[in-house]
Amino acid sequence: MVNPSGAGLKPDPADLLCWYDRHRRRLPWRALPGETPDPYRVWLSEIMLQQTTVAAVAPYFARFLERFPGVEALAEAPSEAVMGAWAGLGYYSRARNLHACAKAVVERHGGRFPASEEALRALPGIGDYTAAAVAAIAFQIPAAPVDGNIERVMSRVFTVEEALPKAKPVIKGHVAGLVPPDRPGDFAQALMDLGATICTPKRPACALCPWMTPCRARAEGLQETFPRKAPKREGELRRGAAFVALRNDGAVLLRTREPKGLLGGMAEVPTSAWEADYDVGKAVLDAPLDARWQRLPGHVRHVFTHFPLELTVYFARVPAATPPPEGMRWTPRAGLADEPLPNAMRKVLSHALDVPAAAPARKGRKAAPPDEAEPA
DNA sequence: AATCCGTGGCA
DNA sequence: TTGCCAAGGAT
Repeated sequence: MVNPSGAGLKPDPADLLCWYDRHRRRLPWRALPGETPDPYRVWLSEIMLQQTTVAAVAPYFARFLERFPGVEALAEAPSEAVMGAWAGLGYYSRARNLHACAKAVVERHGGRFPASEEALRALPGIGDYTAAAVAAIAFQIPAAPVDGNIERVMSRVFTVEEALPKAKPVIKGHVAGLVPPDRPGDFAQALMDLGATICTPKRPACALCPWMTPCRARAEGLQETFPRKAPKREGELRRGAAFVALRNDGAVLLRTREPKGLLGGMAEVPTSAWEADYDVGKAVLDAPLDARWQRLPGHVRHVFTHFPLELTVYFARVPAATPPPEGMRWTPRAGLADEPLPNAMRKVLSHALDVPAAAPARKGRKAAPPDEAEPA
C-alpha cells in the first residue's frame, strides 16, 4: 500500500490497480492480461452494457459475435437480422445506432475503429461515456469515462454534495485528475469493478475496499447516502387494446412499428393507441380487420421506463384466405421466434396463444391471470 | 435541461 | 410487492 495511514489524503490510483490485478472480473469481452483488446468487441460490449446488466448482456454478446464476427459482417447484415438478434435486450435505438455505427466505421474509417475520443464520439450511438471507455480500454488513451458505477464511487470518495445529474462534470473532473497515464483502460475498468462488486448502491463492502482509508463518505459513515440524486416523477398508467388475429393456417397478424420512438422498428400485433383515458369499451372500433373479436379475460401489464402499460387483449380466428390489411403481414407461428418482438408483445402473444392446458395455475401468475373482477 | 427510450434481478 | 438499479444516448 502506498497510502497506509492517510485518512483524508487523495485516493491513490496505484492502490486501486493493485486491487484490480487481484480481483478483476473475468468477462467475455475482456482481453486477458497481456492480450491486446479487440476494439470491435470492446465497442460492442460497451453499447450492450449501456443501462444493462452483465448477466443480461453475456448471451447476446456471444450470439452477436457468432453471427457478426467483425465490424464488416455487422455492417453488411440486413437490418432485420440485427434488430432480431437484439430483440429482448431493450433500448432498441441502440441496435439501430449499432448498425449505423458499423456502416460508418467501414465507410468512413476503412473498417477500423478510430483511435481518438473525438472521432469515436462522432459515431452513431457513441456518447461521452462510450467514447471515453473505448478510447481508454481499446486504445490505451488517458480518457476518463464516467458511468453509474464511477459516479457512485467518486461521489462517495469525495463526498460530492451536488445531486446527479448536475454533479457529472464535477465527478468527471475528479476522475480525470486520477487517470494513470500508463494504464488508463485498467483504471477505468477497475473503477467499474469496484463499483459493481465493493462500492455497491446498498451495503457497500467498505472493509474490502482499496480506497477505504481516503474515502470521505466512509469516514463519516455516510457512504450509503451517496450519490445524491434529484427526485424523479413517475409516469401515468396508459391503457390500450391489442388484437391477436389467428388465421386458420396458424399465421398471426403483425406489423412493424415506426422506426423512431417507443419500441422503434420492432414488431407488434396491431394495437389501439395507448392512452391514459383509453375507453376499452370501444376497443373493437380500433380492430385491424372485421372479425368476431373475443375479449380475453385479464390484462397484459408491462412497465416501461417512464410509464406502466395495461393492454386488454382481443382474439379472433379468421379464414386462411384472409389477406393482410394495409401495412401488415401474416407470420406463421413458427416464424414468431425470428420476429423482433419486444417483451411487451411477447406477453400479449403468450396471453392469447399459449395453451392453458390443465396447468397448475401458479399463484405467481405465469399465464393469463384473470386479474380483475371488472365491475362494470 | 428535461424527457424519452426496455428489461430483468433483487431486496 | 414495489421500487431501485444496471458499463447512457439522442433530442
